[in-house]
Amino acid sequence: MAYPAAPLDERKARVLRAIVSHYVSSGEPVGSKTIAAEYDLGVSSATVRNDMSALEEAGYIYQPHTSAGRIPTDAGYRFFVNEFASDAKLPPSETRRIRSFFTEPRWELEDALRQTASLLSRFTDHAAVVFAPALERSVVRHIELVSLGGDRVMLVVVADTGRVENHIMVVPDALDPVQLERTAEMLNRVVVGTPLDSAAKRILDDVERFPLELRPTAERAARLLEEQLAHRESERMYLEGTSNIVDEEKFADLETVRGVIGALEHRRVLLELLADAISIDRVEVRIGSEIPVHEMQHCSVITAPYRAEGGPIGSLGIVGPTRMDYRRTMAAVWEVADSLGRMLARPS
Amino acid sequence: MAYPAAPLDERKARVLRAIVSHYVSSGEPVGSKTIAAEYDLGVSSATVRNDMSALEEAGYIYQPHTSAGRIPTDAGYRFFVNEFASDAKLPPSETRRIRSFFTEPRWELEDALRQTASLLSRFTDHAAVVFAPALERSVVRHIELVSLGGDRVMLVVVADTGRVENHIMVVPDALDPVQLERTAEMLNRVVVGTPLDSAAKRILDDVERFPLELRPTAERAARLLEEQLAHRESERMYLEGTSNIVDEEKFADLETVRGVIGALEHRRVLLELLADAISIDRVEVRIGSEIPVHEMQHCSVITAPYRAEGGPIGSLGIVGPTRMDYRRTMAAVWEVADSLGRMLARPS
DNA sequence: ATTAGCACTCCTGGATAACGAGTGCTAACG
DNA sequence: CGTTAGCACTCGTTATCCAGGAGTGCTAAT
Repeated sequence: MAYPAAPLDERKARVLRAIVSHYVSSGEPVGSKTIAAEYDLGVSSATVRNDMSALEEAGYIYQPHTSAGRIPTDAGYRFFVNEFASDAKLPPSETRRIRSFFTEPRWELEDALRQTASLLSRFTDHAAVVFAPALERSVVRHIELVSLGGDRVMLVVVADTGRVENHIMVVPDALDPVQLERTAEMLNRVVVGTPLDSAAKRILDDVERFPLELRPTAERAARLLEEQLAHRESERMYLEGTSNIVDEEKFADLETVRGVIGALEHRRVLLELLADAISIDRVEVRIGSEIPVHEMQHCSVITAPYRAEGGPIGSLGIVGPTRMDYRRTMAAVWEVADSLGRMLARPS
Repeated sequence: MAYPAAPLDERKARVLRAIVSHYVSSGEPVGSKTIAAEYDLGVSSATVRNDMSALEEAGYIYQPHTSAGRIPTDAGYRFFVNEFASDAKLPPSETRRIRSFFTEPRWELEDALRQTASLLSRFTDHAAVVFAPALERSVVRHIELVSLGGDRVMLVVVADTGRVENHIMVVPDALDPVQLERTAEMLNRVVVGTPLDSAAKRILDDVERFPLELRPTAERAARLLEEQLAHRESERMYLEGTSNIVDEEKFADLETVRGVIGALEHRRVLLELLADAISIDRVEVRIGSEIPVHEMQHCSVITAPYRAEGGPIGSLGIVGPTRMDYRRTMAAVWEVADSLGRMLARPS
C-alpha cells in the first residue's frame, strides 16, 4: 500500500516503530524523551527529536498541539503494518486457545459462525464480523418444496457448505402434494451438483422439459434464486462485540462512536468492507482514510479469507480504532480464519 | 404494577404528569416555575413547589442536588405509564406508515423479521428486538435429510410458521441415499403436524417401528431436536438499532452505554427480557429497577406479543433509556407487533 | 552527525469568584 | 386551610486566572 515515498533510514524507521508501539499501548502522545529512555536506540532524546521532526515532515506522525508529543498518522500506521507486522505470530498458548475452540463439536452452521465472531471479538477486543460461506462458492446439494398450506410453498435449498436458504413463494394455483414432490424431484435432477450461482440459469434452460403444469412453479423457484444472488444483502453475516467500540479511551467523542456503530449496522457497508477479502489470500488491513466510509475514518479494518479444501469460501474480520495492536490483531484474525476453514472442511 | 401507595389527589397527579412530559422532552431537571408557566394548572409556582415536595416525599421524583429541579424516579415513570399511557395511540399518518411497510412483499422469514426490527428501531429511535416465532408454537411441516457427502447429513425441519431449522449430524455408518430417503419419509409420517416441542418425543416413542438399520439416524435426529429446544439460546432473534443507545443526551456516561450494549449482545439476557412477553396479551413495560439486569438499571424495556390466527407465536420489543416517550413508544410497539402478526398469518 | 542546554509554547489542573436556577420557609390572604 | 408572594439560602455551572510541567525547536559545542 502506498505511503509517502520518503525513504526512511533505519534509525528513523525504528523511531517510528517505537512511537507506534508506545502510542498504541499508552494512548498518550509520545515524546522524544520517552523514546530515548525506553527503547534503546543508543542515541539521545535530542537526536530522536531531529528524527521525529523529519518523520513529521514526511507525514508519518503529527503533533496534536505545539507542546505535545507525537501521534502516528494513518501513513505512520501503514508503514508500521507493512514493515513490521507481516511476520506477527500469536504466542503458542493463545494459538492453542483458538484451536481448541474449534475442536468443540458444533452442529449448526449459523451457531458456529456466530460463535466464531464472538470468539474473534473477545480475543481481539474489537467488533468482529464473520460472513457465511459465499453462495457463489457453494454447490447445490438438495432442493425441497414444502407446502405451508394454502397457496404458500417453501423453497428450501441446501448447499454443500452447510448453508440452507429458504424462501416462501406463492404458487398461483394450489398444486397437489404429488405434483409438488415431482417438481422438487425434477429440480433436483437439474441442479444438484451445480454451483448455486448458476442454478437458476440451469433451471430456466431446462424448464421446457418440465410438464406444463409444473413449469410456473419451477420458474418461480428459479427467479427466487436469482434474486437472492442479485441483491446480496441477504448475505448472511454475524456481527459481535459491538460494545468494544464504546471503549472509553480510543474513540474520544460519542459522535464518532455513534457513527461507527451506526455504520456497522448497515449490512451493505460491512458487505463492501469484506467484499474483496475473500479473493485476497492474506490478511488485509485498511487503515483510517483508506476506508471508503466517512463515519469510519478513525477505524481500521482487518480481514482474512477462510478456505475449505476447494479454495476460499468466505471471509471474516474485525473493526477497531486505528490505534490498535496491529501485530496481535492481524495474527489473531489469520489464526481464526484458518481454524474456521479447517473446521468447515472436515467437521470433527 | 406496584408503586408507592400514597394516594395522589388529582392536581398532584397532573403535576407529576407534567414533570414526566417535560423532563422526557427536555432532559433537564424541571422546576416549579416551568410547570406553573407551561402547563395550565391554574396555580402558582409556590403551590406547585408544595406539591413537588409531596411528590418527592412519596418517592415519585427526586432532586439530583439541592438547587436543581426534579427528575422522575422509576416509580414516577411507572405511575405515568399506568395512569396516563394506556390509551396511547399513534397519529393515523404514522400508523399508515407502519401498515404500509408490511404490505410490501417479503418472502424470506429471516429478512422479514430483521426488517421488522429495523423498522421498529428507526420508528422509535431505540434499539429493537424481534424474536422469531417460538419453536414451541410451531408445527412440523416437513423433515428432510440431505447427505452432505461423507458421513455428514443435514437435518432440515420446516415449520408452519415459516421457520426452517437445520443441523448437521454425523451418522456412524454412511447410509446410502435410498436408506436416507426412507428414514426421512418415515420421520415425516411420524411428526408432520405435531408441535415442534413434542416431535422428538414422538420419534423416540415410535422408533421401534423403524427398521433396525435406520434407527440410529432417527434417534440422532430426535436428540438433536431435543437439544435445540432445551438450550433455547439458538432461539432466533434480530437486534437492530443498537446505535440509538449511544444517544448523547440520555445516557450520560460511556460506562453506562457500554454496559447496556454489552448486555444486549448477550442473547440470554434478551431472551429473559422477552420471555414472558409472549404470554401476556398486551404491551408490557419494565422500567429501570424493574429490570433484573444490573447493567440496565437506566433502561426501560417495552415488549408485546405478536399473534397469528392461532394465538401468540412470538414477541418483540425495544430497549431504551428510562427517559423515553412512553406513550408514543408503547403505541408503536403495539402497532408493529399487530402488523407483523397479521402479515405472518396471511402473507400477501 | 550528535548532543547538551535553554527559551518558548501551550495544555492541564486547581482555586476563586460571579452567576443564576431552584428551593424551602414564612407570613399574609381569601 | 389551601394558596400565594416574597425572600434568603444552597449549590452546581461557568469563566478566569495562575502555576506547573511536558515537550519542542533552535543554537552552539563536541
